[in-house]
Amino acid sequence: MGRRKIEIATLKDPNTRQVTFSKRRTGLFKKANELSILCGAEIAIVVFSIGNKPYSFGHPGVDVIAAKFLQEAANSSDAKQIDAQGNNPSNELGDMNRLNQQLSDVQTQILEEEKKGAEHDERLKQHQVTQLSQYKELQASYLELQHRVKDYVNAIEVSECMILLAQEPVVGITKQMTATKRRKKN
Amino acid sequence: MGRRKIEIATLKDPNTRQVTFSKRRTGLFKKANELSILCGAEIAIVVFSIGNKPYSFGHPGVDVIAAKFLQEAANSSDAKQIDAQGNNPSNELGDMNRLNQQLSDVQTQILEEEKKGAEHDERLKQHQVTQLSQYKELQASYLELQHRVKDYVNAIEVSECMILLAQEPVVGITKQMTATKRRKKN
DNA sequence: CAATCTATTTATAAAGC
DNA sequence: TGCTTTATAAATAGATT
Repeated sequence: MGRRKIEIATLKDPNTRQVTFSKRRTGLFKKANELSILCGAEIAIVVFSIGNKPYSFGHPGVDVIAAKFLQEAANSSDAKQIDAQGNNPSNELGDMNRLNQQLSDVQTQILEEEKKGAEHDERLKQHQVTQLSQYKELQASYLELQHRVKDYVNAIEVSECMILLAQEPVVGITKQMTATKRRKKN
Repeated sequence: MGRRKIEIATLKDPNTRQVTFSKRRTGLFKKANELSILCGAEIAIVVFSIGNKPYSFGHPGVDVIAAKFLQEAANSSDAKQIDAQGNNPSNELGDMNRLNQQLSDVQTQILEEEKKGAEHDERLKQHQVTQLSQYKELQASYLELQHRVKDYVNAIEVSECMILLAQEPVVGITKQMTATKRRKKN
């Protein structure tokens, strides 16, 4: 899709790789967004750069999707090992749910932080008109911080989804892409 | 990208929507695969169709990611015992608890920073004249926050790996495009 | 439905700012 | 690192089987 065709193999030049990473990541998220809108689908994506920097995309939001999956996992978990009380002996799901709950709380915290940040913003503007540019820098790093935390939280949630997906053969996990033609089993 | 340009709005015709969903989902996963290979990135995607059927993509496999994070865990020497093979004596609950603990810590950090932010806010009000120095202090504080949260977030990342490791015996999530063979480890 | 087949639209590789 | 621009490679909408 460019001046030249490129091989789908790891880009050796760090610079080229970085540029490509940015462009394609953006493109991927755009595609994901279009897919979610066009087809009413819910999508969560987490990407770790080669430097382990996380980037995430979610519609309506990774947390929502994670919660949704957890619920489904809980329902279909009957197929697994559950005792008479309806509890999972190994309590994995319980832990997962608790974990998810905490993640939710953390996100709430983050949102509150955002509000605080906004208020902060107001006051600072009133008193530091002169330091506007510097302030903006501060705000940017602050937002970046929050964004980073959010990305990590999202990464954890997607991981949960993936893990549960792997554990629950409930529905098919997509595998095939180009040439592979594996028939669905189970 | 087709015979005609289409609006990015929910497709009302169920049939068209279904077809588009399949095509674009495939395309999205293909793009994700290319991105991961070209840029050495790790990607996880979870998609729920309008009918709530889950589809996922992950590259590379969970085991690979887990191994990678495990190394980082070893460095941060998190008091976790790992044998020569890189395996740990099955204590999923321990991992869960640790993760919960880490998350709890992050929450605490966030709350603390919230207080700090409020404090700074106060000071700025009281000492409007010394805005610049106050500002710099605030900025330093935020940078510190950034670093601290980053450290905690790294801790979470490691914990996440632990969970993945614990789940490992289950199944690999990835069935990446090219039909890679998943090696079985007891 | 799922696979094929084009006409077109998009994404993007390269190069320059 | 982030935009632009431009030539090309890819993706895909719509139709067909």
